[in-house]
Amino acid sequence: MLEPSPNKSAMSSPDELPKAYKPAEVEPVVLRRWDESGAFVADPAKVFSGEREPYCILIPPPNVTGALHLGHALNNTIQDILTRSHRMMGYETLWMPGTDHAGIATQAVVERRLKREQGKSRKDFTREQFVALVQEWKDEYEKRITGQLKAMGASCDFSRQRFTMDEICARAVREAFFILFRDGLIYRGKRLVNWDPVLQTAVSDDECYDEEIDAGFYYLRYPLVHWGVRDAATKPGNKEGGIRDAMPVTWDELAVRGYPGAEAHPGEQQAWVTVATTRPETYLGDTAVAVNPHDPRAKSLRGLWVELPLVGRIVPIVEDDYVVLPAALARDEEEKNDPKAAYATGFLKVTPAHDQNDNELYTRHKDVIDSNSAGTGLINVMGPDGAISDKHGWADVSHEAARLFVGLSREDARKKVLSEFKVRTVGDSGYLLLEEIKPYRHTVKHSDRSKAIIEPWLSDQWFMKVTDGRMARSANEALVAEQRSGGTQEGSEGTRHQGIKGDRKKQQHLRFHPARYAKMYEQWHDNIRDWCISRQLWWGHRIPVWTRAGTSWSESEMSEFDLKQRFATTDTFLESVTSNLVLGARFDAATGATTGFACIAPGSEELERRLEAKGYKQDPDVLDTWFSSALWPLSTLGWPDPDQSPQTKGLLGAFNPTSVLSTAREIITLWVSRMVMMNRYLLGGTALQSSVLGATQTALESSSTFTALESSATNVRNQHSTGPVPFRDVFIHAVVQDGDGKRMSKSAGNGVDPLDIINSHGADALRFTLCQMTTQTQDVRMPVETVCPHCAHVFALEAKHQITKDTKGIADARCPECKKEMVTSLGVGTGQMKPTADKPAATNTSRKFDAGRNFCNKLWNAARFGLGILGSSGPGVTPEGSDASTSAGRDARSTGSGMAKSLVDRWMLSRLRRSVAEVNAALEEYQFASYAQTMYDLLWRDFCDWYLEAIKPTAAGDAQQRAVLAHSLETIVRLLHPVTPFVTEAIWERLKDVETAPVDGFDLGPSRSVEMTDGDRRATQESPRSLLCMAGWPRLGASLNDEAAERDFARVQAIVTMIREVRAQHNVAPKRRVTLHAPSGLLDELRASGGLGYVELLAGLESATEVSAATGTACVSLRLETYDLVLSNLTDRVDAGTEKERLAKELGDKTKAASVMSKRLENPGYVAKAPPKLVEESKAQLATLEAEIAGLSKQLEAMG
RNA sequence: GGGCGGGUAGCUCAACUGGCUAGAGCAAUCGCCUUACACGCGAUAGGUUCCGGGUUCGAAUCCCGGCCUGCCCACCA
Repeated sequence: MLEPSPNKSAMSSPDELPKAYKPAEVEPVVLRRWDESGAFVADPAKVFSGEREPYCILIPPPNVTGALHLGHALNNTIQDILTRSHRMMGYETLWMPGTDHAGIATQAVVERRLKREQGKSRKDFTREQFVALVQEWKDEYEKRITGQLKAMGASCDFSRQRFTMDEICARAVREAFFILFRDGLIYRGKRLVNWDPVLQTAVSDDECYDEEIDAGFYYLRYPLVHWGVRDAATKPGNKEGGIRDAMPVTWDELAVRGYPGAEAHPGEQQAWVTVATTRPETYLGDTAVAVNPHDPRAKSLRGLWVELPLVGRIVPIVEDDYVVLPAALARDEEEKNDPKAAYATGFLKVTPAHDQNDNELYTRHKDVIDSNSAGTGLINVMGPDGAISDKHGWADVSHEAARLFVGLSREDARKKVLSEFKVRTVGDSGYLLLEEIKPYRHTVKHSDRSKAIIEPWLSDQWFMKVTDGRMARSANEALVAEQRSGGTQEGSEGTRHQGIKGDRKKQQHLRFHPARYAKMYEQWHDNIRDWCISRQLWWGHRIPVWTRAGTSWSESEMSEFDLKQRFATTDTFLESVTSNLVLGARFDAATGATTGFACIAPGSEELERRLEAKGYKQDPDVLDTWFSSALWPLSTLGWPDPDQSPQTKGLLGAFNPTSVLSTAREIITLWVSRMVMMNRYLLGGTALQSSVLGATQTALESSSTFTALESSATNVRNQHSTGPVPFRDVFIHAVVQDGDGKRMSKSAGNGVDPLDIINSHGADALRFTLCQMTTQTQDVRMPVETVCPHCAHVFALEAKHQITKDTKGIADARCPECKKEMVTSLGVGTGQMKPTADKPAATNTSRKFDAGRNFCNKLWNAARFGLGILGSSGPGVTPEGSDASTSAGRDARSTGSGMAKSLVDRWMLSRLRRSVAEVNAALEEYQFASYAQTMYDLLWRDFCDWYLEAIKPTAAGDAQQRAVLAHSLETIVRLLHPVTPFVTEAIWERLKDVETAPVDGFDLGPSRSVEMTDGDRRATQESPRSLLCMAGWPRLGASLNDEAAERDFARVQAIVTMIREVRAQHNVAPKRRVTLHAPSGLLDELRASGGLGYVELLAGLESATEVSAATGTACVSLRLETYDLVLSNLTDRVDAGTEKERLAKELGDKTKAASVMSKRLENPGYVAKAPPKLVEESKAQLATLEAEIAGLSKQLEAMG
């Protein structure tokens, strides 16, 4: 490999251009030139001055948990294609790079490494020490990720690279938290979360996995009771008041009430209901029993209560549709087929503190359930370790229950409950409390990190109120009208037809590509729940709230902070609000404790010190990693104060809203939605800004009731004006899967490092192939193979060597060729594998990338050839007259003056123009595969196969043709630059200096004509002309469109192909010249269009003459449309058998086609109803086919 | 359970709102080191478009039903 040096040319001198494109020699040189030019540094001033329109993409920040894989490579290729093409189109472009701290994921990989390498856990370090260790990991992988991006050719503005936990992002997080908190959109609440009792932290749904376990369905009998108040004057639920008695309900009484089945227990004193549960231990926290209102038993139970055995709590019976009816009571097939119907009893124990559904049921029947003997419907009977505890909200614990259960683990508690229920009876009835146990297999949520069973646990967490209209509704309103389901039909029709070509770059709404994802986005917001934003971790943004237990704010403290006003929101008691401080108190109904708190805006360190001096401590929790991700379009651009840092100066105003977000579909909910909500809210007119705030306080002071306060606050919220969307288009790209259809990801262990592909195939090949694969479908398959590090043998790795959830470790593999051992590189990025000298790391590859490599090589050689011709006769216009040695030159229309272009030149220009239009359309619609396909056809099929072959004899002597050649090559190179930036940049280095005559209709952009201003020089002396990445995007005028040339050349191609077929069939040596005999009509036509010479050249003809009686030796007859042709001098002796076979096949094909056509025309419906144009076409085709068939049969007959 | 994709040549994928004999690349076969490229050139073969109905002059495309496969969301007393 050549040593890259700044002055070294990426492309050697023309005579010594290597035959094959060698990416490893070119890429480092080109990279260095880009880097030094500062070409990718955005200048917001250009946007403000109106000189350029902005175009901005924010990279979806990859997690610093590991290195990038091909999924990232795909997304980054897309973003770079968009960025580079728009840069060339003249937009001021900013592609913002960055990485994500990825909270729990990163903390977990670092913890895992510590455990493995040092046998230590996080608790062996102080928080500061541990965070420093994670920081080291982050630095390492951030560097690696940046290196990968650069190697791929990503034209990011690396001078502005962000990290979600750097200072600029941290400021945005603090500011956003403060505003949202102040405006009542963040609250502290006791909610059910996914609790990991081992790690003792809340985890999100995507940090859990489901696993089926064998368990049981348990049937518990709860005695029915009357629960009355003796003193009628006292309200139920009032603890001090009435004396209440629980009296058993008898079966006889139930029978009187009409309870079906009660007759079966005549004379028995204690009636009961049976609940079915998989979690008997949670019965300690039951606060109700639910029954379906359609259950025939429901009516007769009204007014009755249930007494929890041992616990003694009296709980109400509520009626709710949610309860599944047992199969015997099912009202229709659907209910009957509900798998739960087989297990249901019709009675459901309601445990709102330990089950999500019960919790929801509780909120529906809050008033009734809260009237139980505990006075609250929410009773938490577990501690953070999952053990039964009476310290977390279980106030009415009985002596019996405390003695038996408190202190037991979840598992032991279940056993204990069952053993007790097995020996105790329902009242004195003689029936056991435990009716039955049925075996049951079901899926249970487990924590990804600790593998422990997740406990839905009631804990104090911070929530973001995304259910608020300012969030969820606002996010749906951001959708462009035609993608909203609620939009009127008329409106959407209208916009679809005229709108699509409108200036999308300026649209104020969000548009998904493909459109179907808008639905997913919308449905998410329709069913959204408040977002738990706190995590009990060390790696992340600390929550900027300081608390002190057991106190509210004293008057003296209030005055110390110069705060006088008080008002409330629904969720917390805010005692005062200023521009940088929110003080308040919170009363916890469960524990009766009050907590004073303060939320502090960024940049108020003095306040923090004063609070801490008073004993206030910052909340130890950190924010969910998606909180900072949600602010990405704001934080990276410098919000709230872009001018504070030179890196972000002016960015927010110039580039938000950004142009497009390219991302994967699974984070539409986690990320896209939240960015939209944050951007719209935080860039909108903030509700409680000082002026509005004043008005609010006035309103509040005059209000006397809490309801009035609340409605005032609502009014204020409704005044909030909505900000812009963070991006106008959202492109959802395909997911890269491996050869077995499994999603490619680091954790799945089948990720491929793009650097492996860059090493084996080159960055451009990687990019071209990925671009080609990016269809509108939702998945793409990428079969992965392993390269042996010893012998470079390529083989498919067996599944057992891949890292999976089960193997979880280093997977050794053995090369089937040299039998030596290696560790597969899969998963190296996560630090799970350690290559050694004996067992080096294997790399990966995929044959898919051969296509990209071949394409780049083709371009390289086409350029090499083109440059050879263009350089050979020196610069400038060479006078005509040089000897055109074949008839192609003679036939060309240009007969010396150089004014008229030859057929093939006109054809090439027309094809170029069409291709530019196709590429533009593909980019506009995010059809990347179509972009690649267009360029493949243009370069390979049109330019190389036909154009270059056709001009070989003439180009050297035809200045005008050389001009067309130069313009064609340049257009292709420019069009391809966004996809294959390295090879095109290398070619450009030589191509840019080629001078030719102008070609009318070309506008290759400012680089050819525009004078540079000083500002254009960016950081260096590079002129825009000197780098392709800063050159203009081709614009080809309508005058280049030439249908006649396309038609005429298509005929040339048809004849040439036909002759080649015959030659191949008869095994004619390529060098042998044959003679074509054709009717004068055809020859005249070809001559007139200027195509005859190309036929001769490309079909390997000695000459083309009129059909004559004596056609010479070795003749073969051909049939083209209505013309009979003869090829002579084909071989020394034509094999009659081969020829007959050929003709017969030809005849068969034509006959088949003709019968399809005639059948179609015989159909009266077709002639009557199909568009006349189609019918005419069919008729013409049939006529041609019939003529050919006639000719062929005649020829076949003649042969005997 | 709800929603969304996909099923087309041996493999990976195309085919715009229904309309040329359903197309490419790879692999296969045949012939070529033709003076840009063997990472190449020329040619050949290969498809009952998952199955069954329907609408239509006409269906890979639209509708209904089924099978297979992938993803997202919810649920899992």
